[in-house]
Amino acid sequence: MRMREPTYYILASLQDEPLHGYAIIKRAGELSRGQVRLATGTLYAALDRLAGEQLVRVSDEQIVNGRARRYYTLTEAGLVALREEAARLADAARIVTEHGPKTAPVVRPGAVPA
Amino acid sequence: MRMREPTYYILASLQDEPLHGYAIIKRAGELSRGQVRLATGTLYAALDRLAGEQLVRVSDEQIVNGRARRYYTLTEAGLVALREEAARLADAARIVTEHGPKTAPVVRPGAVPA
DNA sequence: TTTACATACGTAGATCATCAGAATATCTTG
DNA sequence: CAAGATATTCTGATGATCTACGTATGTAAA
Repeated sequence: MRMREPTYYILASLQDEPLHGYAIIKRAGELSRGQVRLATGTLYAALDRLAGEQLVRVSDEQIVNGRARRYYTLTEAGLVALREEAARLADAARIVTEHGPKTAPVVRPGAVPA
Repeated sequence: MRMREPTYYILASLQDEPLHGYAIIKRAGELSRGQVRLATGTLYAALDRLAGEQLVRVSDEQIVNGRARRYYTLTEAGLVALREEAARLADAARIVTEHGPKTAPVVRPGAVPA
């Protein structure tokens, strides 16, 4: 997890298609089933940072109602970083989810759960 | 990921048995196959914090060579928090690892790229 | 029609976990 | 005997995130 949760979800939100900031917030909410609520302060700061790191790129910039609307695209490097992070997360999850209790409380077939 | 990587690995290190600080550093290294190197500053600060949050507890305190050696145990609450976090990590990983390529940008055979 | 919410971007200030590194001290290994 | 492992503690810095604003328009409800 060199990457923090908000950053990870920002990149994950861009897997399918370029999105603008506000759409990323909504997409992250969907992807996490409401768990992740990106604060705008977090989002725009992160997008600037990620653009600097070349993990995302501004793919389009429109002017809507006199205001910029920037679409962000995941770069190749961004996709690689995202997948590496996903692998790290899966590894981290596994050491707990696949943790065998040290002295096997063997559940025999047909056993009734407590 | 309300929990950061070092914190997660600290709790995960205590799944099997109580360990003292330095042993946690080594165990986290093992569990992550060398990926996670806990800095001592991170570790001891985190242990204090986690003890305050009742996710770990000092289970034994020895004096070895005139220096305290404290063994930390995962509490029930700590185990619950660890497993919840593992589930979150697994969910997060899944949205990337099980990501189907977006609805077929169908390139017909012989099509000329834009 | 006024209220309120959704859309949309941006900034400022604060928090806090983490990182880097040093200090201290003993024991073991080359 | 020097180096590295063992073991804890503290200090200072970094930096991603959070809270909370500010701006502006469109739209649906009261």
